[in-house]
Order: sequence, then structure tokens, then C-alpha cells
Amino acid sequence: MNSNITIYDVAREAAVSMATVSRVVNGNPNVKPSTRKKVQDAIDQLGYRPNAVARGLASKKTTTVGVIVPDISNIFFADLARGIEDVATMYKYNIILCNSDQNPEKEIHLLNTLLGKQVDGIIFMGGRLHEDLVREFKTSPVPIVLAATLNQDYDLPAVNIDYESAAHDAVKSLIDNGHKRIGFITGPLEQQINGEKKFAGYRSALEEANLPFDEQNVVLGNYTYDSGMKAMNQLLELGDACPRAIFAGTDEMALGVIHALQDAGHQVPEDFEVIGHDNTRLATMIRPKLTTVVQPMYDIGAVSMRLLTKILNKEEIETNDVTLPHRIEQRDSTRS
Amino acid sequence: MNSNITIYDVAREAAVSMATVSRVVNGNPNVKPSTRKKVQDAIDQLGYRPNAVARGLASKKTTTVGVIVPDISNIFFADLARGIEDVATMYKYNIILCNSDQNPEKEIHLLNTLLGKQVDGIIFMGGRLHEDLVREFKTSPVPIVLAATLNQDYDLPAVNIDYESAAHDAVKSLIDNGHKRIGFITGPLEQQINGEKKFAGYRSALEEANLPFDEQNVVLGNYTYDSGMKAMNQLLELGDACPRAIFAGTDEMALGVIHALQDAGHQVPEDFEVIGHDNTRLATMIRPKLTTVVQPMYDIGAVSMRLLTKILNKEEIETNDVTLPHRIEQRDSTRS
DNA sequence: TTAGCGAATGAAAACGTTTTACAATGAGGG
DNA sequence: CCCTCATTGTAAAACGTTTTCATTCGCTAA
Repeated sequence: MNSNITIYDVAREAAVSMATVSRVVNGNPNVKPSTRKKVQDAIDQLGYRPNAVARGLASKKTTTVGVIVPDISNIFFADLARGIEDVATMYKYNIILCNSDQNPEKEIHLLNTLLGKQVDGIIFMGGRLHEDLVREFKTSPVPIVLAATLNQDYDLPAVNIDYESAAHDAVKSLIDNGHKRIGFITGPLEQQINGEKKFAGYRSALEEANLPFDEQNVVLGNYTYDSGMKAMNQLLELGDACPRAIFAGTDEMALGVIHALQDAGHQVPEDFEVIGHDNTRLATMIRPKLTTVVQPMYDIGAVSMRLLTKILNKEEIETNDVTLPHRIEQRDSTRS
Repeated sequence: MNSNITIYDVAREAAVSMATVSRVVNGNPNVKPSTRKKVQDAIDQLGYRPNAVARGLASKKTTTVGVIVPDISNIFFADLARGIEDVATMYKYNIILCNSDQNPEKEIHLLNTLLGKQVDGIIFMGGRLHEDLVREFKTSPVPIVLAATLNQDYDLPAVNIDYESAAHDAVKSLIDNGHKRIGFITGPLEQQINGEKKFAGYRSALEEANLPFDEQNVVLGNYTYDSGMKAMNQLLELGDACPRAIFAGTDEMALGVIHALQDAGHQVPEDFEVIGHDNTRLATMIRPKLTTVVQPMYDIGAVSMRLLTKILNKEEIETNDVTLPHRIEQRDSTRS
């Protein structure tokens, strides 16, 4: 029952003042080795465990950071969270994890809850930055970094990949395989990442190859497997005009695409080529294995957290806006 | 910049004492409506946000619970976490999430960190309860509930399904389809859940049908896709003696099994039947769709958290050891 | 010796709440 | 009209640390 044992009990046991105990606990060098030992023994004997809440109140640091993600049960965000947590652990931070479901009100509410809990910093991921949210971000008393979240109109610290160029590369690889019509199955266009970045990459690859843009080749999904299937089936209805190469905005949609194709009796990659986005674990759990754009979520999480620690430690920072490299992982859903 | 605004500032602004402000903030009914409004106005105007750390110190409650899981990036645990978080939110708690990687030392360390942070309770999930850990659990100053974690030798609050009977049902369904030899691809046997529960279910189903137990039909995996493939390939080497019906300990291994089979030119479910365990989202993202035992991780998380709140509120509790129902979801990897 | 100095220690004041113990005010009953 | 009892508000003591500032101690150098 080592609860209710305070620094004061330890001080009494070791016959020193609480200030000295505090010094020992915090590794302050100004303590005579013999005293240090005496205190340490008292700590061990009593099973003293410092109260982080009291510590937080006195020091105004909680060694806790808030993490807001859309939905931790999604493998994609879970990977991000793991990257964040690993680096947090490395720097002795804990994380308070919150799910926003991309709901703007909930996002603001969570932000305020976290600030109330006096977190030392926050890592945020969301699809669209509502302006009310940005306003709160700007007045936040603690630093906030954006992970895999677009930020072009503001200047908040952020970690991303270059989505436009990634999409460009993906589509180009399809074009290089001789396709003239490329299907694009995307998430909601309101989200900058889709509506501006990936879409722009898609179009620029087309233009570069002097291929016409045809609206009927782009179909909306909502990131899920089912929406991928549905989108592909819609494309299939185009008959002869149906594109034979598909770029899907997420791996999960890409799986849906492949299965829709297979269910319709087509062969991937012989009849249709498919390329996904994200390189989640799913990509290797399908036959054919999925060629995909790798968006390194774990790394984005890790780098975000590292960036946050740099800000917290007031370390020198080259740039607030980090762009991580991307690449295409060639597997079997495309012809090499 | 609504930081550094304290309850005292609000009190001054509203011309009342800080205790009155505290009453308003905490919804204490003993405040005259006119006063309440005056205080509320001051709060709004100043943008006052109560400091949860100070509150925690004074009240000895942090409205925060610790969650220890093996690895949040695994879809299985992520689902659990989501269930926990949803119910936590419902009861105004936040969660501090930690990954243990099933490392016994890390588990103990995390437990101590969380206790240091004065969490109001803890939800723990792990594969094997090391006795040192259990000792710490027993002396914990706050309640701990086990989620999807076996607990038979101790009497800690826990939420599980009946793994033995679930495995029994799965194997029986295979036997009912006429199979005499049933393969069992399992996770590490040191973990009670495998070595005792699921394994016992497997054997009892065999016995019940007067089928012989043959050791070469059970193969060890480590929960992953790759280990599932490998295990199936090992079984395949048995040639004619290879079981034509497989019960895999996790969905991910089941996917590996199916792909190993398909890669070897076999048809599922025509030549081989496969049944998985957990019913993760993966199950529907494979062809054929996976028949699987549903272990409702989200529900287990939600119920665990609910149980914890009951303990925290000192509500009446029927039983500490909750067993949730399981069932088999029939899909296409088995013949109906 | 002793003045002077740095290192080691201690005392006490924050930190921002909740909570307790009272005091003041107001209303109702005799 | 006074007394009592609610009701509402106030003051101050926790809560368990960190941190600042002062003090003491033990040496070194003069």
C-alpha cells in the first residue's frame, strides 16, 4: 500500500528535508553521495512513488501529450498512434488518446479537455481543419503539431508526405504501362488531401502524358472496402469505356476494387491493374498482393512526436513543415 | 491566451469568493441563480478553463484511466481500445494509452507509471499474467480490470468470452461437415488462452466425436499472417495425412492459411475448409470471405470500461468476472 | 587562525483547485 | 418581535510536489 506515502514521509525516514528528497528524485547533482544513498534507501524501503499530479501542479509540466485521431480502430490511424507512442515513451511522455470521428465540434471539445488537463503538447490528425479549430490552435498555450494533416493555409508545425507528387507517381506508373484511361477512386473531395492534392497529382500526370481528363473516370468513395467495391462496379458499367487501370485513394478501397473485379470474372493484373495508397498491412494480405503508394504512418507519427519534443525542449528546428519521402511499393496488382 | 487565468481571477471579476466559483464550476446546487449567472458570465468573458491537475491534486480524482495493451497498431487491440475509449468518454474519463509489447518488465513499469500519474483505474490486456505483475495488481491503490485476458487463478475483475467453448464450437462445426482430421493452428501455448482454453476446446470436440487426437495436426504460429502461411505449408507436407479442415487461432493466421492453400492450387472451401477466430475487419476482405468465431473486441473493451466505472462509482456489481457471448459467423471459407 | 567561498542542505512559498468549518443573511414560527 | 434554522457565502486549510532563497558546513588560502 505504497500510496499515501509522501515525500515528507521519506524525508522524515531519511532525516533530511523534503527539498533534498526532491533533489534525489529528480537527479539533481547537488546532493552528497552519502545523503543520496540514505534517501534512496528510505524511498525503496517505504516504496515511495512520486505523485505526478502534485509534481505537475508545482512544475507546470505533466510529461503527458494529447493525441487526437479520427478513429483508433482504423489500422491506418493505429499505426500513426504507435509511432507517436514509441517516441513519446523514448522521451518519457505518456499520451492521452482521443477519437474525434472527424467531428468538428468533438475536435474542439477534445482540444479543450486536453488543455484543461494541462498536457505539454498535442498531436492532431484530422481530415479537414475547420477554421474554428485553427483559431483555437493558434491561441493554444501549448504547441500543437499536425500529423498527416494538411496545413497549407496556416503555418502550424506539421508532418506529411507530398501527396500530390505521390499521386502523380502512381498514375504515371499506370500510364507508363500503356494505359490511356485511368480510373481514380478517391475519398471525399472536401478534404484537401483528396480534392486538392491527390486529385491534382492525378490530373497533372494525365496532362503530362497528353491524356484527356474524363470526369466519369473519377469516382467517390469513403475510404472503406465496400465503397471501393461499389466504385469499381460503377466504373465497370462504363463497359468498353471503363478504365483498365485504377488508382485507389486507400488500400482498403483498393482491396474492394480488386475483389469487385475478381467477382466480375476479371484478372488482376492481367485485365486490370490496380494501385493503392498507404501501404497498410492489408496490402500483403490479398491476392494478388497490392502495389501501393507507401505513406509511412508509423514514421509520420514518430517524426511528429519528435518534432513536438524538439519544440518542447526549445531545440533548434530547421523547419516546422516536414515532408517525408514516399515511394511506390511494387507488388502483384500491377504489371512490373 | 486563456491560460494562467485562475479561479481567483474569475472570483474577482464576479465579485464572489473562489469557493463560490468552484461551486458553480462543479454544478453544486447551493448557489443563488443570480450569483450563478454572474459567475458564469465572468467565466465566459475571461475564457476560464479549470486546471484539471490542480483539481486532481485537491480532489484526488483525475478522471483519467490507464489502458495497457500489447500493441495498438494491431487491429485487434485497436478495436478493444476504441470500445474502452467510447465508454470512457461517455463517463467523462480520458485514457492514457500504453503499449506493452507483452513484455513483463515493461508491463510492470507501465503500471507504476500510471499509478504515479494517479489514474483512477486501469484496464489491462496481456497474453500471460506474470506473477510479479499480479502481485502489483493486488496491491494497487486503484481498481484494475482485465480485458480479454485470462484470470482463472486469481480473482481480478475481468471480461472475456468462453474461449474453450468457442474453440469447441468451431471444431465441432468442422467435424459436422464430415471431417475426420482437423488442423489446429494456434498461437504460443504458454499463453493460457491457447495452451489451455482453445486447445481444450479443440480436444474436447474431437473426443466428443470419438476422433483420435493427433499431435501432428496442431501447429504453432505467432498470430501473424506469415506464420499462418508457414503453418499451413507445414501441414501440407503431411500429404495425404494433411487435415482438410483448419481451425486457426486468429483471423490473420487464417488469411495466411487460405493464401497458402490457394498458392498451392487448392480451393477453399471445396478442397479445404478454414475457420478463423476474432472476426476482425479482415474477415470480409478476403476471398472466400472468412468463416470465423466472433470475439467481440469492441464490446469487451466497452464492457471492461463500464465495469471499471461501476467499481469506481461503487455501484452494485453482480459479478466481477464477465463472460460475453460468442458465436460463429458463417461465411464462405466453410461449406454451410 | 580565520575570512571567504562553493557545495550541500533546509525553510517556506508557490502551484490552482476542493473542501471544511464557519459566518452571515434571511425567512418562518411562536 | 425575537429566536431558530436553513440557506448562501467566506476564509483558510489541505493536496504533494518544485523551486527560490537563505543558511550551514567544510575547506582552502591567506
